[in-house]
Amino acid sequence: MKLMILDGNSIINRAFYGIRPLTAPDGTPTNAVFGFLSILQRLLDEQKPDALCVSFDRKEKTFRHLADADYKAQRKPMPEDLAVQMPIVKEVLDAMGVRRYEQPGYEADDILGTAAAACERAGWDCCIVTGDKDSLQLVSEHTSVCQVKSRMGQTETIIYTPERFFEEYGFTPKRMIDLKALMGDSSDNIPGVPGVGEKTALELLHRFGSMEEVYAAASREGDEIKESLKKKLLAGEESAKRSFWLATILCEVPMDFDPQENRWHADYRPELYGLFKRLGFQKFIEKWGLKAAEEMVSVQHAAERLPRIELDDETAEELLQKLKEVKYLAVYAEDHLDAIELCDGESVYLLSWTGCGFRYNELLKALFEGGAKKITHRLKHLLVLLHKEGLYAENFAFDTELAAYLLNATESDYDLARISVRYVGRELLGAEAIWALYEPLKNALEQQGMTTLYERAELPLCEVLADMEQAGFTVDRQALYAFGESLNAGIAELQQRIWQHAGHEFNILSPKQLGAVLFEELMLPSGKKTKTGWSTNADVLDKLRGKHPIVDEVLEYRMLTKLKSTYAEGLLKVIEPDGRIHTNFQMTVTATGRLSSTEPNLQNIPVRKKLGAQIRRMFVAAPGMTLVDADYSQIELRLLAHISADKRMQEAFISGEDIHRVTASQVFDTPLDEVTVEMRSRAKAVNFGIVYGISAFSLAQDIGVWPNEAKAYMEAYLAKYSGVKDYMKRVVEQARADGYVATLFGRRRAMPELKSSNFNMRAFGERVALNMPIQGTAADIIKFAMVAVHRRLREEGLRAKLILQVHDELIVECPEDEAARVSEILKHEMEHTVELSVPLTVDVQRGHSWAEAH
DNA sequence: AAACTCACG
DNA sequence: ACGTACGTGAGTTTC
Repeated sequence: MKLMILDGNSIINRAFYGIRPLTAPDGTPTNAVFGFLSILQRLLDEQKPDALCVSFDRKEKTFRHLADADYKAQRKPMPEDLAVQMPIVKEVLDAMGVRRYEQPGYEADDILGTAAAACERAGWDCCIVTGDKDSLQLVSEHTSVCQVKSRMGQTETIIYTPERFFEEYGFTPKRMIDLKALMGDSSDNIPGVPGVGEKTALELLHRFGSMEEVYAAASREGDEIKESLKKKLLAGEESAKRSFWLATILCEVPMDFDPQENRWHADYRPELYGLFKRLGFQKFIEKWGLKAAEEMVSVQHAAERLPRIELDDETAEELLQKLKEVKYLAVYAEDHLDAIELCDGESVYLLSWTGCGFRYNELLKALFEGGAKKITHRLKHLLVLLHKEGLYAENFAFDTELAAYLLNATESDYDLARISVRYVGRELLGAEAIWALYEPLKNALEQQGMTTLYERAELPLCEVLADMEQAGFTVDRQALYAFGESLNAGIAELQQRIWQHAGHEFNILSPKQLGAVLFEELMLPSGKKTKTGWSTNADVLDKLRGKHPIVDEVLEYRMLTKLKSTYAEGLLKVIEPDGRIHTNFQMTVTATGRLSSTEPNLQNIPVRKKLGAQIRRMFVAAPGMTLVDADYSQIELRLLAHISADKRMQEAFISGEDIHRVTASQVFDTPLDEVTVEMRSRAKAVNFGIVYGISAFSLAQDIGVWPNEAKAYMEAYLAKYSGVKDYMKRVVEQARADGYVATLFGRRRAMPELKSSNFNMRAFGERVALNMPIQGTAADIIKFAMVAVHRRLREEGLRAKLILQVHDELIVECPEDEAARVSEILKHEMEHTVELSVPLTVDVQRGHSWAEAH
């Protein structure tokens, strides 16, 4: 039998500081509650305890506080945003049927200790979950401590058993008390021995075994301990004794604790559903299958819902006549067109193949051609479905998914049910939800100044992307297959060579096994980075180059296997019968406004290395056609020049100079024609770094110089481009004040991170605030350009088709004789769709394959 | 499912 | 003192 007991305050604290700010629909902060539940969920899965409970501190003065005036006197008050979440966590636990323990007058640790002791007496195992190190002293044969850490918004857990503890500390858990007594703990106001820190305390304990022995040695004659240290120890002896007492966890809190009474299994009370709805914890509702409650809520809302009318071929025809007169109509389809729902605000109509039989397609056609303005959810998807049926529809006025995305680009999805709760206040489904969402979403867009972006970029782009997806990109199947096969020999040979160097066979693609070979068996300089082991990524291996031939072989092996599995094999799998690859462009995924490409991702086809770039030779034009490729030259830096209004940088672009060379000349204070290749390459790294909000440390890492040198580069850069410096300051301040950042065209990204009390979170927020307006504006611009190019190609009656977008690059496939015209159109529309204070220049090339055209 | 690695702009 | 660049998607291993 096993009991799991959580240190409530400690876990909630970790969650609060470790997870980016989240809020419920009503604005209540929820990140700590969410984090607490995520951790709990994970531990329940991992540990599968038979009993569960949570302990809490009470605010009142503790027993020890009364006895010891200084104790914990200096603790800072809890931030307001955290304080309001404490009662919510308790409410959630009650609804989950989890027992809580709050013993006034005692520390959470003492309750944990008492519970652990009670478990041992009852013959149970106990797992203590906490974020602090304090309870490590409780680790024993039957009591483990699970320490929760948060790194970069991710939580990880370490389970301390006596063995695990000894491995890390080199003494038994009980000696943790001795350690704290010697070194002290400022967060708990344990003074320790003045002048003794962690290092000294650890060394003393390793040598003498316990604090008692340390003091015995300190009072002996001889030079076992250095004179100066002896002095400190003896002077701090009283303090050490008091600290020992303070650091000892009490295991005899007067409370009845019987592990049996905490037996628990997932059996949630109905109020949990309502509670989670209120908090916006959709994920947990789904994961914990709170379905029964959901049905109850549906019943409750049924009365408010519009009547549903199922149509047959006769009634459908009548209805369509009537609907021709309405101004707006909500249209909803699932993943197929076998059935669609319509809503005119009075009723919901269900039009289906089963209801209408052979007339169904005809009715669909009548519905989509002309008539009312259609409001949809996932318009691009609907258009793809329609195209497949040979239906070309028009008159789409609004899309709820796109609108919800613009209003908050960082959600994981834009379910109708979810956004209707948020913007309508009721959970609605299908066409009824779409109908109800139209007004509130439209108003919100207008109010946030995004109507133009919405109407001129996002909405028309649906049609463009649907066409692009349908068009696809021809891939030379034979050549791709042959390329994949040609990699085999190299892979096999490298594998043999690597195994030979290691002295045995192992899985080279397993970071764990590779790490063991490199750093334990071959004793290469220990790769510094570690999370769950050694890091073996390309950056780390790159630094080991030349130390052992295996390093280059591993890098090469990784490169070849990547090409083989992800690109050769991966792409072969998705070539459709028409010989083409049809990617899926996602419009509502990125936080910055970029598109993303999936199944397959055609936005990460290799190009940087020679061998990888061969893949692009297999992406070809269809017979009789050719490819025209147009890409923006340094669009992000040009946007930085425009947005920051830095005169010097603007002039560099206006004069048409090579920006990296100009930057090098500025940073290194060197005449333009004396800039070396090395200087230019470093300046280039600085330029990119600035766009990402880099630190000197990372820049140094990137270009391989010492951090002070990198710092000097950045300072020189910001001194010369002082407009950029001002911009960086301004944009972060503005973002903090507004709670969001925005592109030139009004696309927003909410920035709750800037208000975080976690340093890393805040620093991340600042980098995002710097980068998003630049990356996002580039995304806006190419979207405008795509809509314009698509329209021009169509208006001029060309057979040319846009087939791919890769962030700053567009690819058109066209008959050979259209290539010149298409090049002009691409260049003109991309360069002049928007006019800025610096020119946007576009390089256009053509070729039979993507490799040739780029 | 999460962690790791690596491909792209 | 922190911990170290923005934005993505996919394949493999491991738990």
